Amino acid sequence: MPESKIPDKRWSIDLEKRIQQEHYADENQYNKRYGFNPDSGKEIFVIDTPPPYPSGTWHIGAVAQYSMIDVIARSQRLLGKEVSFPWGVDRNGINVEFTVEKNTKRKMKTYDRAEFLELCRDTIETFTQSMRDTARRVGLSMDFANEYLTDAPNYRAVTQAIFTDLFKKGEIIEDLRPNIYDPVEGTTIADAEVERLTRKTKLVDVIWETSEGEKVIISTTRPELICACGIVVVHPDDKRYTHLVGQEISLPLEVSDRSTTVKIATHPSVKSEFGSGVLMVCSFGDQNDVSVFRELGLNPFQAIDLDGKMTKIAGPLAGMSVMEARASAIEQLEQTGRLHQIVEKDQEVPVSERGKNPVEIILLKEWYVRQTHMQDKIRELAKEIEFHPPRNKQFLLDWMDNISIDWPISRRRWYHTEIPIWYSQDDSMVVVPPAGVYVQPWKDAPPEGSEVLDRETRESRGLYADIKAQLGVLRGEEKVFDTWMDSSNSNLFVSGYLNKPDVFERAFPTAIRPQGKEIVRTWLYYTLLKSALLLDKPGFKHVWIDGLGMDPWGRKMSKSLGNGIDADSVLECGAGGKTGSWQVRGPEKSVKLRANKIGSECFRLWKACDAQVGDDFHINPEEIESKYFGVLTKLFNVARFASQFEVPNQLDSQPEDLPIEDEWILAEFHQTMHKVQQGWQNLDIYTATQSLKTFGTGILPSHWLEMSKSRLYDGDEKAAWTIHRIVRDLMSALSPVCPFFTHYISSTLYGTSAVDVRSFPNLTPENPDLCTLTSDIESFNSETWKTKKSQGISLNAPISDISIPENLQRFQEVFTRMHKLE
RNA sequence: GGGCCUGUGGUCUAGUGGCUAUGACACCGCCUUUACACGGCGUUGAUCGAGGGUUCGAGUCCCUCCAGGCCCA
Repeated sequence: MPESKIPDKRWSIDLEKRIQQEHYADENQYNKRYGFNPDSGKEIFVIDTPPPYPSGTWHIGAVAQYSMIDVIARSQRLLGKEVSFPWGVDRNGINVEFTVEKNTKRKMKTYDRAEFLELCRDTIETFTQSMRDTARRVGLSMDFANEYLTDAPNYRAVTQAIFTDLFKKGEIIEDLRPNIYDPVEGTTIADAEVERLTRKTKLVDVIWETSEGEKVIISTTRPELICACGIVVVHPDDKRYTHLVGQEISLPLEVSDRSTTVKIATHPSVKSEFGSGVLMVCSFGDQNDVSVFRELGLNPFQAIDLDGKMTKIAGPLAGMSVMEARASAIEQLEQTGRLHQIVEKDQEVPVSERGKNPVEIILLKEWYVRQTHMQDKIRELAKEIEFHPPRNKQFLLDWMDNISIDWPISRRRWYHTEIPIWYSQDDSMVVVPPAGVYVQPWKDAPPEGSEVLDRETRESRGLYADIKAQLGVLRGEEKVFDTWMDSSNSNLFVSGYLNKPDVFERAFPTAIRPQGKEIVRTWLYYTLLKSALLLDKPGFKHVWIDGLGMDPWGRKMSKSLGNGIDADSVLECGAGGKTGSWQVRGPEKSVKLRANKIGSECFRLWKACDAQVGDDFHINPEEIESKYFGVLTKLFNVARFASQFEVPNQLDSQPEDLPIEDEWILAEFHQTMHKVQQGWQNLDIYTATQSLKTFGTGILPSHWLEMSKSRLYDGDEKAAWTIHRIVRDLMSALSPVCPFFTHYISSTLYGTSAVDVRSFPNLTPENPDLCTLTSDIESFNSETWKTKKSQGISLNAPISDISIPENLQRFQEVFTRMHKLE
């Protein structure tokens, strides 16, 4: 056997790691390869990578998703585009605050603010480092040299500049409105941050009495809010209560500083079949109460304060927590004979996503981004965006249909971007910093270049430096932004907004937003809102929305279920000869999964091949190995086989007079490569990878290689040209999915790396006529193999009485040689 | 309760009105054939979630229902 240039017998995880380390070791070479050069003259393609939030472990489903974003980045480079694939880390937010609180067993507000921020920064930095390592281990070709952190001054300065800009335009306002509030964490939250948990709740039937002395039963789960009741309503069609409408009804509990009766009215939102069909509307039990108050123009009562305690209108309940007040209210109702009955009932309780605390709706002065007036506009702009898959656009549209209030963006927390504003002593004027400067108003004075504005009209009053004296003692804003205020600038930031205007002009709308479907209502929506408010443009050309990684049975992976699979364990499976095993809790019993080797290349190949974008995918290491490691082995061996034969000098110019079997396989190869090219152009990873896999593990080795083996062994240069041309281009076309694998093969065989190819390989000649023969060739071969087998003779033994079909006569010589026909 | 998505052999998957439903993995059987047993060849296996309708013809279009997932009330 001629010498092979590839010493290893098969692809291994150790080889993979060696190549990977070489790849990342030389920073200059890495940057040359994958860095972003906006002046290259090529078409700019900016990817708005989701900046991951470091929490200690990186979910394997997310890692799989990032590897597919990497496939997009690499395939766009392969198509000749100038790709910016930024590496950003989202580090603002309440999660790290919780982690620090938990680790130190001290609540945030017991700390000095600056000290607490430092603890957060240190904690998030250790988490960030492990994330950087995993990003490399899975082969991401991101611009690590220009890492951005959302908690860094340069990023926060952009968020603050955008705030100031939108404030001046009147798109950001301050107002006293009902807000969803987490009393335990002491902060406002947005609609999108609320989730619902099923809990047992007491549904209390309370006996009320009208001014005419009639007894009416009203069911409620919130008896402690009786003190904030503004009106009692029934459905307009409910005949049972028509006669009550317009009467006064007395509150069944003692209250202070307010009237003790309310009116009875009608409202279509009442469900007549719920309880007695009579509803008390309080400020604020739920969102419906908010809209009834607004519709009827009622003045809301403040029943709960910022600490989650009842206010003085609650009379004897004042000062109690909500839960205490509820128990006490029930007790008092019972004592006064106003309690009809109590029923235990399952109820969906709104809680905060981060803290899982029941939330309240209370009146607060907060900052808002106006959004209700923008819905039609965003819908219009979104028509210019191509969604992948198109049906996932529905998540966005559904969310937008449900938007009824503005977006509250201020939070009473610390490890977030500060709201960049100072108030004059008389509160009539505000000071805002110039664009590009990061400020912390809770501790700093306004920087040079700050501007003074009228707080109401937002008109400029001049530079702060000039009229400082008129403002009195300044009060710096202590509140911070919702983290989505930062993340929703990511597309602007990575496209060069404010920092590189010349690049931004060419790079916006950002080429693509890849993300998971679970954050359509937050990240995608808020980004589109920002882009529309600031620039009146769609934020993106493409939005690519993938499904979520589930356990092998299709359930969400979670700590409580015990069905999680650690990303590193899959990527390291097989390294140093160590196999992997996973104990995973199944629907019925615990299951042990085992695999010998997976690694990043196999993992990526699996994700690329196994599921179309947009659907949830099941993650099972056993399946990943059994379905896809063999594919790598096969391709590896095709290349190893090819490497025995000398590489012709002129791989780009096809030799004259190729024999028919070479013409045929090149025609097939053309068809495959054409499909692959279209796949990469359409961001269709699945089709591109499937085509490569089918060709490279099927028709090429099983049919053409068997046809051409003897010619190759005889030193036929045309056969060598054909196989090397195909292997080389195949590696280039596959490089987005398996960068290290294809890098190794291509640089070993051809001295150039597949990952450095910057234009899709020139297609070999098209020949549709020859392609039509393919299935006949395949069936002739398998018929012949079958015949030999049924005759009990070995496949390389001669055989007689086989006739070649009419349409394959041109292949007579090939088939005769291949099958030893006599 | 409402909305959206999904439902094709054991598992995953192709299919966008037209011959007998694609392929992969697994299973089973055979084969140590000089790149690969982490291989090769072959076989078995799906009334396309259920029912109804439109049509000459339905996995594909429409309706109802069922199951799962996501979102919302």
